[in-house]
Amino acid sequence: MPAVLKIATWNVNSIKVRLGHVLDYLRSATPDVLLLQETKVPEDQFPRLEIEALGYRAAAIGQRGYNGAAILSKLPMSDVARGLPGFEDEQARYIEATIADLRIASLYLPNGNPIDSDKFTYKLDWMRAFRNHVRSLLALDQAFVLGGDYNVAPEDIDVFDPATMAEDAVCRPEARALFREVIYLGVTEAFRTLHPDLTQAYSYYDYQAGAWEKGRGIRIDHLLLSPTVADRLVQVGIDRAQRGLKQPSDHVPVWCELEGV
DNA sequence: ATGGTTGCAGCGCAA
Repeated sequence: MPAVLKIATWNVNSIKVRLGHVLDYLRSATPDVLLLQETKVPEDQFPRLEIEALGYRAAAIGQRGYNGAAILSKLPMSDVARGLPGFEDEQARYIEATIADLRIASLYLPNGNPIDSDKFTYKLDWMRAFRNHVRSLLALDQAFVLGGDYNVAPEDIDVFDPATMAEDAVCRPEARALFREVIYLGVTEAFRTLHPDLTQAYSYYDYQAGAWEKGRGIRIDHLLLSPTVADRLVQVGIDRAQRGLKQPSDHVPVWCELEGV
């Protein structure tokens, strides 16, 4: 067991296209656990051999073309559960496993745009089910790290231009309120807790209109920690350099380090 | 700029 456990989350926007970057990241950043989203492949097409060759185990949920999530871990994984508990979901958006003493999830929360469509309703339904599941984990005194693409920018500080994004599903008050409901249960969002006033700290830059070059990003990828895990939080970062590589994902990795886990 | 880009699938849709 390492003295410090490093857990990263990264929406890769296709594991097939991004496999080279993911393998490079495992070698250079050496997270103990890497949570992936938008893998866009069925479970049986997940490239586990290349990942296992670097000393990681892999558990995945997926579907053809869209969605998909995975957990990569240097440490043994047990009790893998696919799908958000208590929510009938045709889409592959949630996977959870036990690593050491932690319940760890990789989740891809629905985007919800446009907000006048049933996609937004689906997003809010998904968030209510997620909140209920977090409540259950807390009731069990289960230590956890729930990481992924939440598709919620919690506050205006997390958005390059709040006015431009006001009608976007990631900024809507209904989505922000449900995100806060999770926080108010007693959950800690790692990045903002250690960097309360840091601006220009984004995890996503649109491919369109030169968003990366103009610094027009949003912070929607998060690591949520249960109370005893939050007590062990020592460092958090966003690996923005990944966005400047050739053929990048539109998201970059967000990571945290936990001591004494 | 009622645009712009990427990935997938397959000649539109999701992000």
